[in-house]
Amino acid sequence: MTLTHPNPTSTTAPDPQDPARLSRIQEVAEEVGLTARSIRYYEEKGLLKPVARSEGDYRLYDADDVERLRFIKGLRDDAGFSVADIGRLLEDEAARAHIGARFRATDDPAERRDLLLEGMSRIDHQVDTLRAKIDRLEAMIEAATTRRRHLEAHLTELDGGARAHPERAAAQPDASYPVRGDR
Amino acid sequence: MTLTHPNPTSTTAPDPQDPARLSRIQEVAEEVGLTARSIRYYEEKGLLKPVARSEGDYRLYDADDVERLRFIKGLRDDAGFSVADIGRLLEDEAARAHIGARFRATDDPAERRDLLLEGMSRIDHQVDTLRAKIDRLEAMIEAATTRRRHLEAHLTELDGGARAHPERAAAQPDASYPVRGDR
DNA sequence: CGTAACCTTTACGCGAACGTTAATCTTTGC
DNA sequence: GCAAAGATTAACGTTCGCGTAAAGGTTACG
Repeated sequence: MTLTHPNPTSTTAPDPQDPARLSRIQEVAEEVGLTARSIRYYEEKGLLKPVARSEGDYRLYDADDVERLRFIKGLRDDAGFSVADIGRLLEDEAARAHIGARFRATDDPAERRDLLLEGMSRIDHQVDTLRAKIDRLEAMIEAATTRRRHLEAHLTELDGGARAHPERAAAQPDASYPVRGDR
Repeated sequence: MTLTHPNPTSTTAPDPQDPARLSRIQEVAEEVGLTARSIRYYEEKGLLKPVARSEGDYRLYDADDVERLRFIKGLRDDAGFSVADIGRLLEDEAARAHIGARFRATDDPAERRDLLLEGMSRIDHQVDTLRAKIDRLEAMIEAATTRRRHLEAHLTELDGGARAHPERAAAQPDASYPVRGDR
């Protein structure tokens, strides 16, 4: 079943670190931290296709597939993207298979060069998308920090104003509200 | 209808920049970029309650509510949090109303101080949560960058290897795959 | 060669996050 | 003061992202 060329060291030892090894769905699921159902669902949605199928039609994944699944999980859990978003980010399987096939089919260095460059520009696009999200998150932190500063201002005003008349406790002309966002 | 205390300047001029002005749901929705339905849904889920209701039971929102809605939208769209997550981040309305009431009810500087500090620590927690998300996104960027470097390596190898024998085009011992993640 | 463990597809179910419609008020502009 | 525009609650409909059987085939092990 280890159908990749020369593994000269062992005969049938199940080396789990062999990068050319193919695993079935449950093993991959546990390794990545997804359910088999989710993986099949992502396949339905065109996010990835197992590199091969067994004779009995079992899905077989290689190390590259596993890495892709990890990335998908990250996009889902960490970045909070929808499956549709992820699909757009990763581009569809058709293009992926097409490019891979072309890369392996040709040995023309110029064409290979183009394919590598295309892969790089896709990654660049992914990074841009992630950075855009980070920027928006940082803007939100900025907003929160501003709210915090308002509270700080009220606080110092309270502490400093403790020496002033205590009846003067409402209607400041600073147009801000106390405990803004946490009324 | 402008039931907030002194607006000494105008009588009935609809000043849209008046911070004490109250708006109805549709106006707020357009201003913030949500649908009225979503705003009602968020209220159902305890994310915010309009500051007031009209005599005919119309929801009335003030500038503070609008700001809160913007924050909620940011958490949803930019950060990708679920409504349940957002609820946990903002804490429930009961506590919010309670704190606001206590703040306005008391003029004891010590108690006000405590309330301000509580508000600040909540904001700090929000910021921590956002930063955690940013960290995870940056880890993903790191991963993508690593993939990019693999492609770069293949590229330079290709360019540099152009002087070598062209038949030597597969099975590198570097254990990496070409066009990783973009097969 | 049997059988337990794992896989396949198909399909129904479910909670989240709203969209939409219906029937009924309110508010606003003339 | 009346109609159009907009709001209310209630309730059903929809899409997404899976969970969970059901009814089988396949693999691995002894």
